[in-house]
Amino acid sequence: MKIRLLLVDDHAVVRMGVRMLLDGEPDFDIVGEADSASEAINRIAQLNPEVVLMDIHLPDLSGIEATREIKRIYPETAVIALTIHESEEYFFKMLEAGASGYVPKRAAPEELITAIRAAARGDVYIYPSLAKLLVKDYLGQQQPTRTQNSLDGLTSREQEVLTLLADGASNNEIAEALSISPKTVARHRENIMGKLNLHSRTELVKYAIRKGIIEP
Amino acid sequence: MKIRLLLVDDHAVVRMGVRMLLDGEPDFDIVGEADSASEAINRIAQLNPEVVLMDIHLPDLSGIEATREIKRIYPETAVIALTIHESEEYFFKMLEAGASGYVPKRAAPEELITAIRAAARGDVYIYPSLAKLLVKDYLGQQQPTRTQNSLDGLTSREQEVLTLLADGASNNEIAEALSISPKTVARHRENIMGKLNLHSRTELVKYAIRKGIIEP
DNA sequence: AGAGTAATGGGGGAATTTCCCCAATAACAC
DNA sequence: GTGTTATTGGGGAAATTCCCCCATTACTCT
Repeated sequence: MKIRLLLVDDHAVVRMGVRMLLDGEPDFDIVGEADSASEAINRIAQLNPEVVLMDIHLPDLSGIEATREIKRIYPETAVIALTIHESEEYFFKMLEAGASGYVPKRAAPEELITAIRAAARGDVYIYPSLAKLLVKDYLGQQQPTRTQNSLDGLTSREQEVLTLLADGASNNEIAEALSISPKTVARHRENIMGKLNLHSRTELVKYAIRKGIIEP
Repeated sequence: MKIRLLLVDDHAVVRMGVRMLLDGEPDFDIVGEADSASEAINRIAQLNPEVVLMDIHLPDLSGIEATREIKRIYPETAVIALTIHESEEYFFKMLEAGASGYVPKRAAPEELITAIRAAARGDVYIYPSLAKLLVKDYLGQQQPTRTQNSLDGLTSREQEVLTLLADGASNNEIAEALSISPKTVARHRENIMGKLNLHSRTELVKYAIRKGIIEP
């Protein structure tokens, strides 16, 4: 019984590379590819893969949003994050979205293969340098009061909005990206500003950079 | 006569992908790979490739630094930037470092192939969306006044305005601080945005931080 | 069961930003 | 001197931001 795989990455080069890397594994069957979140969700309906390899940077939704959506509709489909990002930020968000693994692109090919087999079994594979963060997080919370990533009590949705906002997106663009109303985006922004006691986009940008949420 | 290629990228996945993409081209010969700048420079000495495909993000030096070094030691070796980054910043720096081409990873495979053949002939291939920037830059300097404080031609007054703006001040506050009309501040801001090809305060903030004008 | 919080979104309005148009003055260069 | 640039500023319009108001749904905690 082969493991059916779907590759989601906006770079054709990367998709090719993954195909190449997994080519020698007789128990893998790459049934499809997608270069956007929306396409990925369509492909899952058609192809019913066991495991999805998901990039975080995608042209429409983020891979995190996409994963959340996939797990909502197809809870039995495993999603592995395969990305260049190794920040605490993305890692925890991806886990919260329901990912069954997190493998940086710089990882050795064997690690990706291990992660896929683990995900197909229903297990979770975490890249060692990030697993360390998980342990640290666990040790740091005797009372698991939700994942306070030192982000001053911002909710995960607020963090998403902040990320896009600091990246330069307008309320309307953020609304589009998250598939919610511009009014809701404005609301989230107001709440963020209230929590952080900041009063303009420029201050939010600087906050986001200080916290490592975005790169300048 | 085959074109000898060296791939430089810290992600094995990407190197594999490029190999795959170029596999069908009979006139290409991928003679080696490197996952760091220092390894790349060593490999060039051993392998003498005509064209180097260079990522910008590398573990030791940046691809820009690496390119500068390569062109210093082996001026006849062509370097093509192959990267996810599409910022004006990186693009121009890469050109100044001596690159013979600039291709984003999202480009179609044919574009990379075209770029390699061009570079091997001694020509230059520039991805269209970035070529546009080059033309704009050319049109912008009939008289190369070279007031380049590395701040892309911003005048001292514009720099003052940018500093206050990036600090979080509104047009009115800046006007107050500089004892000029808010309209003049708006005018300066417009000129700054025009020169930098940026279109919002959030982008100006990030620019200012990149340039070290303000602290995040 | 009730309190609290997270996420959603509508209405409204004042302020601000962004992008055009226009022009005058001073300084400096060729 | 004629040309270029820097700096100054006004008018206007469209879009956006920012700050209030309001509410519903859902989930968790006690």
